[in-house]
Amino acid sequence: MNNGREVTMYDLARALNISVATVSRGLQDDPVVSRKTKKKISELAEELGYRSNNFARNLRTRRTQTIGVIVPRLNSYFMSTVIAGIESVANTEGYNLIISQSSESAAKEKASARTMFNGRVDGLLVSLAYDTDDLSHLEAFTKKNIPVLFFDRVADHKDFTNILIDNKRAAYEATSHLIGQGCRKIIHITALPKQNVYIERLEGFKKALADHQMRFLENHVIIGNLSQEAGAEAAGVILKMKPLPDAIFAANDNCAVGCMLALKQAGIRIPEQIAFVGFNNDPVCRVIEPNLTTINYPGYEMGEVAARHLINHLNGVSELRHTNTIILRSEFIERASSQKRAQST
Amino acid sequence: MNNGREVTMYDLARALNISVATVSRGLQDDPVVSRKTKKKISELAEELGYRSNNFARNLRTRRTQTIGVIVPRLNSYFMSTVIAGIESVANTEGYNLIISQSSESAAKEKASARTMFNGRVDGLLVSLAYDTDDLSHLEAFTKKNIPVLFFDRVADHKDFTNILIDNKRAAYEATSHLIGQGCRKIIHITALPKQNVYIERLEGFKKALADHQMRFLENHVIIGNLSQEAGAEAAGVILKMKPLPDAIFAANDNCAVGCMLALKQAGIRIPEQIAFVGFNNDPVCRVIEPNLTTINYPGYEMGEVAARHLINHLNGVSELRHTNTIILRSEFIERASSQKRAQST
DNA sequence: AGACATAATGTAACCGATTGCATTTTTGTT
DNA sequence: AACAAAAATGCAATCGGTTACATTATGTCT
Repeated sequence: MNNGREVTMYDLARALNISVATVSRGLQDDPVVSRKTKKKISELAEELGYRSNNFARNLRTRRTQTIGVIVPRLNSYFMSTVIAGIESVANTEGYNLIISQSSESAAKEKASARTMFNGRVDGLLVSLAYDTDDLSHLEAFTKKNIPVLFFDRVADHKDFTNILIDNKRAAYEATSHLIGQGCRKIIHITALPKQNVYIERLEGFKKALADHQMRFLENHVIIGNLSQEAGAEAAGVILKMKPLPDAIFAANDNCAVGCMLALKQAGIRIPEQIAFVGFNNDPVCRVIEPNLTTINYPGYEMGEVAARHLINHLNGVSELRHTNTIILRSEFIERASSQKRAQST
Repeated sequence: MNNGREVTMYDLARALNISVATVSRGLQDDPVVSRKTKKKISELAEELGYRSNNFARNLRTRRTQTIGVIVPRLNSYFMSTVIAGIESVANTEGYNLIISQSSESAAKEKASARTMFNGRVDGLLVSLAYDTDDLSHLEAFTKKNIPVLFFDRVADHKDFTNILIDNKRAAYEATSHLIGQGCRKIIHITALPKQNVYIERLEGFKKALADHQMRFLENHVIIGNLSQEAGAEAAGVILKMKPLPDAIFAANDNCAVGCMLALKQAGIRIPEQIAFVGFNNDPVCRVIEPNLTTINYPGYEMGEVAARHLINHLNGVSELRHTNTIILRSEFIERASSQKRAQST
């Protein structure tokens, strides 16, 4: 009611003629406080519109009930889905989220990490920026024993847990599928293999070729930033190849779509002339024609798992240091863009 | 260095043999502290890895440097873009973001608002849930003079500032364009007109019809949840109409795309038989064939403006109560999906 | 009823900064 | 050198909870 002042525990204590300690314990549902007293306290609290002061609590407990999240970018379907997953778990567990984007820049990532560190987050969920190549900015966390968990874009480091899918296997599956469709000249469009995801997808790609007695050629890998535009540029390169490739495996759907659009524009028939497989299962896969074959990347689930895992650790339920890697199940999804042979349905 | 303890101002003060008060003022760059002392303080702080304790500060200053954001959903292109915009401004201004999604549920929105209130956010940015119809959960903020700003999904209320585009005008423009293309039976696919955005788009639609001496028919409005699936369902309804409509104006791109795909499946030629206009300028517009004509909704900019405005107010630079509505410029983007006549390029 | 275990409550120090006011130091003036 | 004004620094209360430890109330058993 009173506009100015906040209601504090002292107000409650005074009104009930008990001590703040009892009020504090009562509000925390401490079994040591009698049922009756608890009831009185919570009723009065409700009545007076009391709200707990997190700062005072945090100051005292040295915990913030806050989880920091740093992602390369917020406005991608995949990332926003992961965040939605994180949010849902964090929210039900009473944790707040502080979110920041690195815009794929290691420098901004460092700055964000610093901010989160100063913000005294209880834990950190990170998907690394494209050009991050050392983890020194996270040392502060390790030193203070603040758990850090990587997802998707991870880094091998004994102190941190990783959550990801089996990129190599997924890429292997995708490539094998194309080979199974009779493709013999397969191009892989990806980003510079600096991050685990691209390295492993490339490995899977190579392994599939090798297992089918096909040679891997360096110039069958096109490097770009995986944007739709990069896909269109890749199309330019591809069109100059002689003979044309008969399949393309892109490390992400957006890029695949950009490439497909450009190739279609140039009169290439898909999948007859060139078959396509993407990665992520972005909704756009079901819009592009022909629909894009891809790997389903369970973003929401990944977010949930990451948050759940971190929170369990914070609550002392599980020990992070014992789990170093969590692999989520991904799934190959076959659609028209890669079906050179008779429909398999 | 010391793993356990944090370095506090007291440590600095003791080491320099001065008082904490001076340290505090020095770190705040208070002009009352001498240059020399300031230098000594900041150097030592750096050396010892001192980091300020936000809780202690917040507890004392009663400000959190935190902005709450509540959106219907995080994983939509538009919303994640807005959030990216908010983040960029907030970050450079030294504000943290606490983000929560209502999942289009008024109940969850209420809960989130409560959490943010308890979290003592300095200000709140909200895009309302689909079924929110009263603002009682925000009263607490008004009472405590915590600024609340709505964006996109807004509500008329004297205490809150709104940031949006001119939905009516945009819809008017879109509809007029279709009429200009010779369309005479235009269907509007939208959500239940509970939220301003849908109400105004519907109004713009009606006004355009009226201004061109066309009658508005209730059954030319198809209501759904604007998902891609809803678009497909709408297609089912449309296909049963006799005669078929010759144009569709959907209140969002996703829904338009779902509808287009279903109609194409049914053998309808677009735009020849049915022309299409969407809303938002989602990237999918440039993937669907034919490319979707739409209204460009400047999400990133909206986020920036919202955050900037809120922060200015918090800093006392501008007065919120004097600005009740901020309208951003939207833009009609003509693409192939609506060009029945000769290309206008 | 008395002894003792147990339940319930209270006391007061503590978390780490901020800030009004008091005090000391420096600077400038004559 | 004396003194006032200005600059720099210090003191100590304060923000609102938490919790170890002390104290008091209640109940149980013989």
